[in-house]
Amino acid sequence: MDGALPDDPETARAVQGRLRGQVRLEPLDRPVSRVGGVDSAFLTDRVVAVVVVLRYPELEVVEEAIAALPIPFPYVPGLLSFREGPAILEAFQRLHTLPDLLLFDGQGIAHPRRLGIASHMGLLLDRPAVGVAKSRLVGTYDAVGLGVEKGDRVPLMDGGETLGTVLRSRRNVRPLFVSPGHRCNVTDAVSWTLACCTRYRLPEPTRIADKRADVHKRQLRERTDSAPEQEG
DNA sequence: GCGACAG
DNA sequence: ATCTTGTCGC
Repeated sequence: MDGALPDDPETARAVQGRLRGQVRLEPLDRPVSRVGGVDSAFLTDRVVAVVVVLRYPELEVVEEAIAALPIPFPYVPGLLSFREGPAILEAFQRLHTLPDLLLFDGQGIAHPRRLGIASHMGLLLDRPAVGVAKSRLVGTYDAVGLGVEKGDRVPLMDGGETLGTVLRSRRNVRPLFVSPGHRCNVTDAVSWTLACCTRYRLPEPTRIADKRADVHKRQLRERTDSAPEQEG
């Protein structure tokens, strides 16, 4: 079934064109007691996806799920979800409780076809999702208008369209590129990202997921290195 | 044709 | 993203 995660660039762009119309930009429709963080790490031939669930507002980890699959797609700017998506969805399938809100390491609608990984995954999982990227993929903004204090922000635009917000999550750090993924709007995307930022540049859900993905990646690398030789 | 380009 | 130890700075 599906067809939502093909393995070739042409079909992938066609899928994005078909799914973009289903993304809903609206205020969060539920109270948030659990926030999820998603990120991936790569080995030579495998993608390791991690989903961590944090209780809010404590921001303490209450659950974690991981999945490692063969890398299904090359890295192509604009098609990241087809590379990390399969492993991410598998990890979610192993999760016991779906969080109220999901934070992804990447763009939401701040994407060429308005379907970054946060929008794509949020749509397939039918959950509110936010894209929290460390750098820009598309869009323009006034760097001069961005202050250096935590909370300072400037809109990320593309023509007359607002894609998201360039946000300073901590004092004196490079800004984050926050954009709504699905079932969320720019205002809530920014306020929830800030609500999850404690003492680092990245919000806790995404920061912890990144750290956990790295740990699992190293463990898998060891298992592989110590595995018995196998002839074909 | 020449740059830009999430992770 | 990944290859990599210590090190300079707030």
